[in-house]
Order: sequence, then structure tokens, then C-alpha cells
Amino acid sequence: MTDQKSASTTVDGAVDSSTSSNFIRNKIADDIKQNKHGGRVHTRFPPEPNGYLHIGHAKSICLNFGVAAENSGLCNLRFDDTNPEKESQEYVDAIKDNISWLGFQWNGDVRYSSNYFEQLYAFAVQLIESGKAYVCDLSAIEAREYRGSLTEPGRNSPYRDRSIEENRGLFERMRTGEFADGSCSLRAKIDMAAPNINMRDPVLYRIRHIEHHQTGTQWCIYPTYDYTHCLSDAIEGITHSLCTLEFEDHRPLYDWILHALEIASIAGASDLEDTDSKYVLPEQTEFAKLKLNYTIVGKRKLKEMVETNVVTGWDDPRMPTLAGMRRRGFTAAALRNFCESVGVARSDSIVDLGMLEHAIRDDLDKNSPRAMCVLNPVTVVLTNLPDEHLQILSMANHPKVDEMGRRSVPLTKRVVIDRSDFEELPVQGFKRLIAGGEVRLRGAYVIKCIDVIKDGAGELIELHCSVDLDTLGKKPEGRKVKGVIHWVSEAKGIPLTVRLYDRLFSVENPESKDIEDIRECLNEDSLIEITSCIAEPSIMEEGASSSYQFEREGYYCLDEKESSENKLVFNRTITLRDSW
RNA sequence: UGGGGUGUCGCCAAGUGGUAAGGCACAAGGUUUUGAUCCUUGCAUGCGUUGGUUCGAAUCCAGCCACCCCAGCCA
Repeated sequence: MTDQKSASTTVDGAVDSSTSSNFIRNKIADDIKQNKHGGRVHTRFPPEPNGYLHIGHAKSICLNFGVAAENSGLCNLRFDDTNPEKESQEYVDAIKDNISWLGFQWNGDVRYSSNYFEQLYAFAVQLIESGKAYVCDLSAIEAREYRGSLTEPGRNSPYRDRSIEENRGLFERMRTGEFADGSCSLRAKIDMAAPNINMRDPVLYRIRHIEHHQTGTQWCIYPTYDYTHCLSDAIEGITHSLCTLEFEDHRPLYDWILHALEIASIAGASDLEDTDSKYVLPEQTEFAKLKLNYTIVGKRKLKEMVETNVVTGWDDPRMPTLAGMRRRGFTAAALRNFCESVGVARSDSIVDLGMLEHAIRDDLDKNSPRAMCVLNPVTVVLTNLPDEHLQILSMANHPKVDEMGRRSVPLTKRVVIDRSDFEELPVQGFKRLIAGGEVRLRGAYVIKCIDVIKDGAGELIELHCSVDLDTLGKKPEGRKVKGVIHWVSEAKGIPLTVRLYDRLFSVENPESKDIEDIRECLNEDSLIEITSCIAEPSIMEEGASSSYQFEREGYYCLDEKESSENKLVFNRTITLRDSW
């Protein structure tokens, strides 16, 4: 058995975790061994610009770009823009931005299927001339009736036997705009009785008098996905056309179209510079989509959530979109590692959110500088310190990575700690501050709670604690202090707002068919805002990071969209693991 | 009830006839000035099911069962 572990490197230089074998890697290795495409590996990522990219697309991006990179191959970015009705430039721009952010660089210029409209038209004429396509006047509704059903064969269209001459004329008139939308279509002449419904004379071209975001008003007929995709692949010299499982039934059609045309004319139209090795047609291979529990990955529903204001936009930090996850503080490397860890296979599966969370924590733990931030402040007066006490403590930015440097943290007589770190009636095993008990202020001294000050209603006002001045950087003598809590100088701390995010849905499978309205299963606590937090001043210093591990709280990042000069907003990316 | 797929630990997943990798989760220890990280250990006599072939089967064969996809002039 050969060693199939290796590491892949992305454009930002980050080395991702080790890879393992999957059926696509195996197939490509095999193709290379057999010199199938002259040893070339050329893939493509082909989104339709009709929405924002999400975690599911990340899997496809990592696969396509990854597998190309591993084999010194190329990967194109191609917008599959054959249906102008749903598409827009906004999506094109966002998608390009997302892919770059994820850390991948496409080969050459961005491609558009619409770049090939002229060539595609010429190929369609070829099909007509060889008697393999015809113009059909059936309406969409009639065509559905003629198509038959899953269990019954279809019937031939009455227009199926038009002469080549007539078809050529009609198709040309379709292009010049003589016909209304839907009045006719160009169809492949295959087999109306085929058990695979995709082969029952599929539509190749439809009439749409509508402006296209790339080609403007140049065209009023648009090729369908099935007709366009295989030919775009062929033109770009794609060797491995990777797509998801639902296209499996389209593969016979993908192959039919390519074989219906003269291979020489396809080769001639392709990007490939003159061919040392003979031209080989691209081959489609399908893999399972990525699904995650507690999340929705369906463009239609994501769009619906944006439009009904269930979330604030495509980049809402709770969204599984790349834009949302980025704003949430997920890193590109973490997402890449996650995609790798999930693997690529053909079985339908639903990945546990815990896997994603692990990938995020794993990356953030290694790379985030530490800081202290108190979410629910309660004042602690250090009684044996003078009123004007100001001590600058030096703390490591990372407990294990010295290269990340150190920071200065001011200690004053009055500090704040988190309300939950003090308990009058502690449960068994409580390791934090209790009346009369000791605890260490992280990076500073051990303190002892000597007085609990309350108001008339019994509400906690402040804590009075004494400092053991002999415990800075060393253990106290003669006793063990187990607890360590974070703190911030009350006077020197920086006020900020924090947004705590949690999963958007309260059920494991929000995409389940028996949920009619997704609003029924929303997690009420998916966003909690806390406005009275106080963080150590280092986070505002010149050159400060925009993301941190707030010690004992979790990973947080600055929300640039929500922050202003007098209001700082941090998003909680994810909590720390908590086994307590 | 046509066609195409898929079933290996709670969740992913490797494995392609030689006696079940790995990750997540979980559990138990250890280290620790983050109840984090890190380390160590444990976690499928079993691969949807029933038969068959074989010295030997998750891997080959047959039947059965379950689930997913397809009847857009969407992708």
C-alpha cells in the first residue's frame, strides 16, 4: 500500500492538514498513470451567479482547486451564466471575492459560459445539419405532456421530423428575435422513450427576450445548462468535470452532446494550443453535496431568509455563506481544513456541526493573540493597594507561541471580573471566587475575597479583596490556589459591545421536508447582544489584531461593519470548548 | 410500480479477496497562572440484511430491505 498522506499548500502559504485518499483523487491518479489527457489535470469551479457562495460551495472549491494544485494542474473559475433571469453582477463580484478570500487563485481570466455563446450557436447549427437537433413549437406545457412520466415513455413531438433546411431557417429566426418567449425551442433529437428522462429530446435553446449581465441585449436565445456545460468544459480543455450527485442522470446527455459533434471541431474550438497529445473529451464525475446539521445550505432558502429579514443579510454572521462566516470570524484556513476533514464520497451524509467547530477552534487557538475582556462586569476593590496604584504587567500574547510577543496590561486598585466568576453558594467543584476564598487574577496576583458588598435588595454591588503581593509570577506559599479568572482595570478598560452567536436553527435538520416555514424552528437565542463589556486597552493599540481569544470566554473578532469611532462591536466567533 | 445512485462506530470516512485506518464526538487519567490548549488511554469478533462462492469476504455473486436523485424552455 502506498502512502497516500500528503500536505497541500494554498496561495497564502498556509499548509493545511494532511489529506487522505478519496475516489476522485484515486481516479485522477489513475488517469495520470494511464496518460489519459497527456497527464494534464484541469478542473473548473462553475457557479451560477444567482446567489452567494456557502459552505457547500467551499467543499467544491477546495476539491476543484485542491485536486488541480496537488497534480500541478489548473483550475478555472467559470460563471455558468446561461439563465440571465436569475443572475446579476452583484453575485459575480461577491463570488470572485469569496474565492480569493478562501485562498484560491483561478487560472487566467475569469470565464463565463456566455463567452462561448457564438461558438455554442455554431455547434447547434452543426447539430441541426447532422439531423441531431430540431426546432420544436410545442409549448412548455405541451412538451411536459409529450415527455411521458417516470413509468411511461414519452411521445415524439409533431415537429420532430422537420427538414434540416427548415430547422436551420427557424433556428436562425429564433436568434434574430422573430419569435416570442416560449413559442419554440431547439431540442436534441435523442429518444422519447429513454428510461432516463433527460434523454427525451432535451431542450438546448430557449427564447428569452431579456438583458444579460454580460452580453447585454446581444442575444434573445439562451442555451440550457445541459447543452452549455459539457461544451464549455470541452472548450476550456477541462479534463475532470466534478459536480454533485444530482447531475448523475445528466452524464449520458453530457456525453451524448460531445459525441454528437465532430471531435475535430470541438478540439479546434478549444483553448488547447496545438495538440501534441490527441484531444480527449472531458469527463464528468459526481460527488455528494456537503450538508451540515442545524444549518441550511440551499440557495433558495438562504435567499428567503435574507428577503424575509430572518437575518440581516447574506453576510449576517449566522449565515453559512462565506461572507457570513468570514464576518463571524471563521478563517479561510479553518474552512479549508474542515472541507478536507469531511472528505469526498458518494454517499449522502450530514456532517455534524461539531466538526466545523473543531476546525475553527483548532485554527483560532494556534493563531489568535490572547486578551482579556469581561462580559458582565462586577467591581472588585483591591483593598491593600493605594488609590492611585497603576502597575503595568507584561503578558504573553500566546501561551505557546513566543514569537507572537507580549503586551502591557494595566492593574489598578479597582478592577472588574465577570459576575459568573463569583458565587456565594458555590456548587461542588466551583473553582472561582467565593466569599473568603482565594483565586488568581490571570497574569497578576492571587486575591482573597474579604467582603461582599450588597445593596438593600441583596444585589451584589462590589467585592473587596486583598492582594497577596508575593504571588506575581510565582505560586503562593503553603497552599494551592486552583482558580484563575480574567479581569480588566475598571478605569483603563475599554467599553465594548459583544454579539454572541449561536446556531440559527433549533432542529437538527431544518431542511427536512416536513418543516413548511423555517421560522418555526429558529433558535431564539441565535443572537444575544451584551453592551456593557470591558476589555483590556491593548486591543485598541496601534497595530492591534482584529481578532482575539478573549481568555476563558472564546474567540472574538471586530465587526467592522457595526463598529464606529465611539462604539466597538465584537462578534463571538465561537466559544472555547467547555467540559465544566 | 421506469431509470440512476447509496448503505462500514453517535457523525464524517479509508478500505477494491488476506483477517476493520484516521478525524469529530464521548469517557477516563496526566500537564497547565485560560475548567482552554497539549499528552496518554479507551471506544466496530463487526462492515444494511439473507444466502452463496472461497482455505479465507466489508471487498466477488444472487435475492431482499432502507434511503436519496430524476418528469424546468432552472442550475
